[in-house]
Amino acid sequence: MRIGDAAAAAGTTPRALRFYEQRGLLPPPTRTHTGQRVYDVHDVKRVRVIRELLALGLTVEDLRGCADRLDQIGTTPCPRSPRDGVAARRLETLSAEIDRLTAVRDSLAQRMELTR
Amino acid sequence: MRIGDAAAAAGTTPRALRFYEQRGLLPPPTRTHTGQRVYDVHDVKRVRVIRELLALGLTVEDLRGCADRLDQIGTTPCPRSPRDGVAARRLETLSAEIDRLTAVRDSLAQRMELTR
DNA sequence: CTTGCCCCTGACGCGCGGGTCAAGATCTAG
DNA sequence: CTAGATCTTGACCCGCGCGTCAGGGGCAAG
Repeated sequence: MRIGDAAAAAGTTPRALRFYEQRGLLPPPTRTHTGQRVYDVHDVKRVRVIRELLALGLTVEDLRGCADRLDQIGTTPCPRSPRDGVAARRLETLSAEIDRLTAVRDSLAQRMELTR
Repeated sequence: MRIGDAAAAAGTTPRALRFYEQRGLLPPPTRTHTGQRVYDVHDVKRVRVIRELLALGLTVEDLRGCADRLDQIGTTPCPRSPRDGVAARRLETLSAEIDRLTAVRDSLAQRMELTR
């Protein structure tokens, strides 16, 4: 399948696929003799995994660090970088951000109460 | 006082003060005959209020909408736009964002558990 | 053959709150 | 009087995950 269909099958756009390839998240796909990219089901699955991990807040940079393991991840695990857990660090920054936003929300709410 | 001192007194930089002025959050200050901006304590207070509200997640655009009331805000209230509460809307998006991040965190945590 | 959609690469745009550099004028301490 | 800090305006830069042209070629149908 060509890039448009592959992108649609993975729930994204051709532009995103080229972008992932350029950033090293997708291996350079095979090409037709005229230079058009050709993908298979396997690639589409990989893109799905990428999108899922991005939606969890990991960055493209994070994923490039474990690009070689992206296929094995499939349904269950989380990405681990050579020495440490990328996902673990993301979990920490997530918690920190939640705490910060909660504090901000509370102080804003308090301000609003004062005006009543 | 000139811009450098005013900025320091408000806990920010000259660049930020010019930026707020350009975006309509600060009134054009008086100038010396050579064109240098001159601020007083009143202005510094206003900048403090601006910074506080920005830290609460309101945007420069939000504040421009109630620029005329920024001085009266001082210590207690929250900004209200002509028809509706800017702060109230920010409170909603804050809550939504907190919920979203919490969901993301939980699903990431769940993934990590599966790998053990 | 032509129409019309798809694909290619490369480059710029976005939002947002300023940071940073440039080139010059001005202020102030010694 | 001079050096050095501070001021002026204007313009470009940042991150980040793509969107959106621009200018060109491919591909199946009528």
